Amino acid sequence: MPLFMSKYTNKVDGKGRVSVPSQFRAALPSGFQKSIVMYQAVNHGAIECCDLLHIEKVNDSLEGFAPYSDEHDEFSLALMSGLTELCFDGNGRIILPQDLMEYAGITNLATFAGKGKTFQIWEPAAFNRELDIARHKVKEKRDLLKFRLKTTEGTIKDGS
Amino acid sequence: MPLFMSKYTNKVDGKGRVSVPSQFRAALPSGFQKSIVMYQAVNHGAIECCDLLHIEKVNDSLEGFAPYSDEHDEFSLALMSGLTELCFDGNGRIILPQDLMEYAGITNLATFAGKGKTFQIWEPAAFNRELDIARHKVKEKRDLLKFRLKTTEGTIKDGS
DNA sequence: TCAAAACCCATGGTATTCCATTTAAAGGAT
DNA sequence: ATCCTTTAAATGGAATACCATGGGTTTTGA
Repeated sequence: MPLFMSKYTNKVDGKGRVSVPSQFRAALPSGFQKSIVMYQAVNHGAIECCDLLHIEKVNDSLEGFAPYSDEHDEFSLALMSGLTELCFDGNGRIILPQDLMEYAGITNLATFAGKGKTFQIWEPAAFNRELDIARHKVKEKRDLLKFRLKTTEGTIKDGS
Repeated sequence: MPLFMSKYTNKVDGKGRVSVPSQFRAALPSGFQKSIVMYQAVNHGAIECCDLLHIEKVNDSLEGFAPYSDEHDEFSLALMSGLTELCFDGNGRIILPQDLMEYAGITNLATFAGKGKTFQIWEPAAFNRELDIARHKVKEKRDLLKFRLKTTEGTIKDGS
C-alpha cells in the first residue's frame, strides 16, 4: 500500500497553480492517478486531500444507511458536497480553489504534508506551528498508540 | 464509478433555464447522458436529481415486495409518479419545472450539491442553512458510519 | 393561433493545454 | 568526496478549448 509521507513546500502562482509533489502523485493508486480530491480539514485551517478511490469507499459505506433515511441524507450531503476533484495538468499541477485557499490562509506558498492515507496542504508558517503542537501532544500520549500487524491471510489483529 | 460531488451555483434565466454543471453531466453513466430525473426531496425543500439508470435500479428493488402487496403498491406509486425526466438542450441546460422551483423556493439562482449517487438543487441561502445543520448532525452521529471494505473476492463485508 | 418548449448561434469569461525555461535531484567519473 | 553530466521535476507564460450565459428563431402541441 503506497503512503503519503514527508513534506514539501511549493510555490503558488497568480492563477492558484501548484505542483503536487511527484512523490505524492506516484503514491496514488493505479487507475486513480489523474486527480486528487480535497476538502476542508475538520480540525484545522488546512486542506485535506486523498485519492478518488478513497472517496468511493466512503460513498460505498453510505449504503449502509437506508436510501431515503435521514442519516443517508445528512451524511451524503455533508460529506460529498464539500469535495472538490482536481485533475493534474500535463506537468502535475492543480489549481487550488479560491475558497479552500482562503480557508487555509494560503497565498504564495503551500506546504504538502503526508499523513499516510491522506495528505494536507498548509500555509507554511501555520503548518510549522501545528506540527510543533502535534509533536508535543504525541510526546504526552505516546503510549496510546498500539501497533497492528497484518497476517498473511490479510486480516488484521493487534500485534506486539 | 462516477460520483456527484462538490457544489456549484448557476443562474436561472427568465425561461427557467439552468446549466447543469458539466462535471455532473460528465458523471452520468454512459448511455444515460441525455437527461436527468428529478423529484421533490423527501426530507427537505429541495429538488433531488439522479440519472435514469438509477431510477431503473430503484424500480428493480421494488420487486423485493410481493407484486400485489400493499407495500409494492404504495412504494411504486409514491416513488415513481412524482418523477420528471428533463433532457438537456444543446448547451447542457434544462428547464426547471414550475412546481419544483416553487417547492425549492428557487428564483434567480440554483445551487447544485453533489450527494454521491444523486445530487440536489437548492435555493442558495436555504442550502447553506441546511449544510450547516447536516454537518452538525454528522458530527453527532459520526460513529454510525461504518466503513465497508471490499475483499479480494469482490464481495463486501463490514470492516474494522 | 398562441405560448411554451426545442433549437441555434454569439459572446465573455474561465479553465485547460501546450511550450519554454529554470531549478533541483540523480548518477558517473575522476 | 568533488565536479561534471544527465534526467526529472518545478515554474512561468501564452495559446487554446470549453463552459455558462444571453438572446433570437423555429417547431410543437394545446
